[in-house]
Amino acid sequence: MKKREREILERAKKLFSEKGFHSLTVSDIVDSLGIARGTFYLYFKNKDDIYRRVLEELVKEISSRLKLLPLENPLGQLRENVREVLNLFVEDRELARLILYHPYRLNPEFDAVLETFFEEVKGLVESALLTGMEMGIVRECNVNVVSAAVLGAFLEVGRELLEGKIPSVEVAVDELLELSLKGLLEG
Amino acid sequence: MKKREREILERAKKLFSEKGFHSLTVSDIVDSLGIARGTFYLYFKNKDDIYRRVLEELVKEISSRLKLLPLENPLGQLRENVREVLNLFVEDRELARLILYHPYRLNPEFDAVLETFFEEVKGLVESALLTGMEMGIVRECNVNVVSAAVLGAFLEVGRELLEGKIPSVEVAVDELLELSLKGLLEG
Amino acid sequence: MKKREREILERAKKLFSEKGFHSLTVSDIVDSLGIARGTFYLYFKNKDDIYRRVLEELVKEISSRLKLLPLENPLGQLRENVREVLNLFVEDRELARLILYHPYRLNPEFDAVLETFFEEVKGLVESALLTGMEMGIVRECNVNVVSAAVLGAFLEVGRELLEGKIPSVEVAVDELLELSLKGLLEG
Amino acid sequence: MKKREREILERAKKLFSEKGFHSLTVSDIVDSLGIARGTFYLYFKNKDDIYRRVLEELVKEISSRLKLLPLENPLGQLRENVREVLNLFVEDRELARLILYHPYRLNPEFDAVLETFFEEVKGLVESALLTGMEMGIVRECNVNVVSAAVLGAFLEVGRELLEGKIPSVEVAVDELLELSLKGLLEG
DNA sequence: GATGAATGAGACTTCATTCAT
DNA sequence: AATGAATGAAGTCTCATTCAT
Repeated sequence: MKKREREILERAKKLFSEKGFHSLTVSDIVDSLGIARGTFYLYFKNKDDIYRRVLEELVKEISSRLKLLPLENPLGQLRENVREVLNLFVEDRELARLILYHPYRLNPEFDAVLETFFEEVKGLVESALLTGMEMGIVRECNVNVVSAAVLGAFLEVGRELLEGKIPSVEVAVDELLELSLKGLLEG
Repeated sequence: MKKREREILERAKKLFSEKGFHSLTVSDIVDSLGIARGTFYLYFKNKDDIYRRVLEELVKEISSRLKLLPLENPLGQLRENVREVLNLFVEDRELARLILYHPYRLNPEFDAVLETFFEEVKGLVESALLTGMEMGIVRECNVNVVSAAVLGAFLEVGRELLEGKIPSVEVAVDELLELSLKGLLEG
Repeated sequence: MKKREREILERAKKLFSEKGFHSLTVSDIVDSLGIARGTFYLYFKNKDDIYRRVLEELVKEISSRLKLLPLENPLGQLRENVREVLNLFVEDRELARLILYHPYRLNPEFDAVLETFFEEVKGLVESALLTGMEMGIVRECNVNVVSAAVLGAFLEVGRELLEGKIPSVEVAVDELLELSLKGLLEG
Repeated sequence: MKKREREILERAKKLFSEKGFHSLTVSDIVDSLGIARGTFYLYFKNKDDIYRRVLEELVKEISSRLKLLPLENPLGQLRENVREVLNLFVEDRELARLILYHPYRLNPEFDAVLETFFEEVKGLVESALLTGMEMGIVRECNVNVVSAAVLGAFLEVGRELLEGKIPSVEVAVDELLELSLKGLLEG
């Protein structure tokens, strides 16, 4: 990727994160960089294109943090990944805002990027579950539903973390795992 | 509310649900009803106004289904409410789509409507948890985090249900509750 | 004129005077009276119609104050009329504002009403001048130009009076007459 | 100022002068120039903005013609300025129409432009009067009132000149000055 | 006489995108 | 590679006026 392209992409990420897709205009981006309107279109087909590419980079960044940990410890894998990504959210709030407050249904392509990513995550959870079942440490369950639930729980907790309603990543990780593993019942 | 106002609101709900906030124009709404543009503005200040009102009605409708069940059975309350709302989502897919795929950050007012509603729901979960703890049937936990996680799990499962990835409400309810109550661990 | 018609006309005078022609809507008028929109159109053809009628009433009211005083004292007549109308302006500020800050060229009819009226006034000044000349107390001059100048001086002084930049009608009358009769030169 | 900006401004001046503020639309302006709607908004914030700028240019043009003539001849200064501006009115009828038939109270900003200008003119007259008094060639008078009256006389005579009711600038100047200096009385 | 819901023409404005330089 | 003036489709909203009741 050209230096200029990268420069525009980074600025767009920052600005989309601040203003959201719709409020941000192409002019905002180029003005912010002090370049010409036309320059933008040398590197990006249109506004949707750059937003999609921002999203793609973000999900790629998150994906790269997700680890397939040793098979003998599938639930440890879950915990590690949860911690890793929540930490990423806290370190890169722009990324977090874009992922967690994505405005659905502006453009099917956008939704597809996140959808694909979330499917990947759910797949990861599912294989952890299946492995766990084989090992006899995870009870029988509908892995589809459970992986969706785990992802949803994770995303909502991520939002609360972003908004400062949860004091620390550690608390969030612990509670998410306690809940997922042992549930709420006493004993 | 006037008959005409109701008529416009219902149509808007349907159309917003189909096309999303941005793709839908005021002209789409009035053309769909065969009325004049100006008529729309007799009843609604502008496009944001009607969208906000649609959201408000929806969250009111959901709220009215949420029951505060007998105190002696706080977790039964949780199950009843989960079932109730998931059923509502299946019966009224327009409502479900609008709530579950809300495009964040178009307008702070819109987000506030949902935010307020979700806070209400989390409050409900929290009091169920606290009551359960007092009764000794729920383990100690951070109710803030856990209620967020439960809500998130619920919303994501709702999405999968809406998309037909989960076969029935009963499966969804059962898995959500099993997960929340007993977690994933065997035994 | 019907009572209702009068009522609308008076309110319109007040409101046009406050907000000007363009900023005032027909809704403003009917809302202010608590009557229905349709009622307005029972008595007035349209918005232009009522504005024109307001103007017509005003110029008629001013005209009725203009006196053709005894021929032997044409310049006394001028003074009396100046005083009379400036007093009217001070007493009825709505009338004054409408006449003195008329927005030209919205509608030729509106301009015609004032134009006709101003022509009448200039005619009055002209005949005073001509009589004065015949009597040998007024110097030869181009009565067209002079009557326009006198009217213009009067109107501008009226505006200053309305805005409180001139302390009293008496001062205004005295200065206008001194200027018109004796000019500015010493001796 | 850019060439295109100037082009739009000049055309707007012409069109506002012909049709008045209200009847003229932004579309009229751009259609008349054969340019796109959006182009207008590259150079002007909105319709009010361009009208204000037209007015500002006009008063600046007139101001630049107003001279502070030698102190020893304050009344000569008055005459020169009157002649100068009336000539300008005759040469540039668009300018004259816009200044002399300004539609008051559409927008306070518009009125402020003219108000400021007229205050400047009155200030000029006032200082001529004060100088004249010091020199003993002007009688004692209320300079506020008199300067307003002189301005008003001038403006109304300007209108008559514009409408062809006064045959020439010279006649207008002579009568205005005769009236201002010597008044109407014989001898 | 009175109502007021409904109309719809018409104005304003934004902004993603193009293209000649 | 870069520019930025120009485009024009698309949208929002207002308000004078009508007409069935």
